[in-house]
Amino acid sequence: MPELPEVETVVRGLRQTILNKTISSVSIDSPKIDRDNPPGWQKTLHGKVFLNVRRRGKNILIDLIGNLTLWVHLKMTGHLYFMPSKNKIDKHDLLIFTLKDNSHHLRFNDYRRFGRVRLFKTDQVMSQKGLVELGPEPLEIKSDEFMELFKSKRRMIKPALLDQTFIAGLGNIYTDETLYLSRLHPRRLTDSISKPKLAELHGHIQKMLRKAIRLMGTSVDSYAGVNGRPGGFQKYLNVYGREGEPCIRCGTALRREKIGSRSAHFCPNCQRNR
DNA sequence: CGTACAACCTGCACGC
DNA sequence: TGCGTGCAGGTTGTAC
Repeated sequence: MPELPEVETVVRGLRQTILNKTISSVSIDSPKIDRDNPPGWQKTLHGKVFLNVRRRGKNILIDLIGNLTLWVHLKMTGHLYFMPSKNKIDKHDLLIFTLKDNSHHLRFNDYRRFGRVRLFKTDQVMSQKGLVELGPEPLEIKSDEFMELFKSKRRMIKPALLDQTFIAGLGNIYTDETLYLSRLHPRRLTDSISKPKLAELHGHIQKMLRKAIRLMGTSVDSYAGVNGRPGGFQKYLNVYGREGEPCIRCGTALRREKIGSRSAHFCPNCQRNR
């Protein structure tokens, strides 16, 4: 599922629902969720209060009292849902937090089981592998820093944008869409792009991410927010999932190609690899 | 250092 | 209807 706008939508949904609520119990239905955590970890959470919810790239950090932080990564199909506890348990509800009022659950659901939920001490979580190496936040990086980043490496732009240590938060949909808007070929080398073009790309990335957040993300498959509702940005996709359809700008059939073992969607006419 | 690919899982769309 | 194939919003480890 989830790239930066979807994760940000989940984070905002959590802030509106679980903040200041107390966990009464946690039940686990997957040994995979357990495997990165110390034995009996869920008991540590009993009686703890949700203090704060943060995002770093595509990572969700849920702080609790007692110097504890839940580090959640949704990977492809992970979901966090806030719902009445009477709702039917789904076979892919892997982790269920019962809140103290007993009327609601926070559930981690993931049918592909790639997602991760791990418990750390708050003051140690950001130095964990997977979080320390993250690149800059695309909504915070300034245009000149963005240009320097691109000049510092020589690699294909599409895999670079997907590399979370290069820049954190973009995924396959938003990289294809921003490259299209910027008329950049996905194989174009990062250090071969002019500064004005990079400034344009920087602008498109920020504008697109903000709009996608406003529309609560893109739902092309199973993605949904904490309240179970899908996002609205899929209406604005120009290239992703449109292989063979005419380019909106020039009418050329859009193409899909494997680049860096991910499919890249682009217009072969508008996005030349000069 | 950059690139390519398999692996981790389940489900769905598609062709036959 | 059933079966095989390919594909999926992400990340990691390994090999060249």
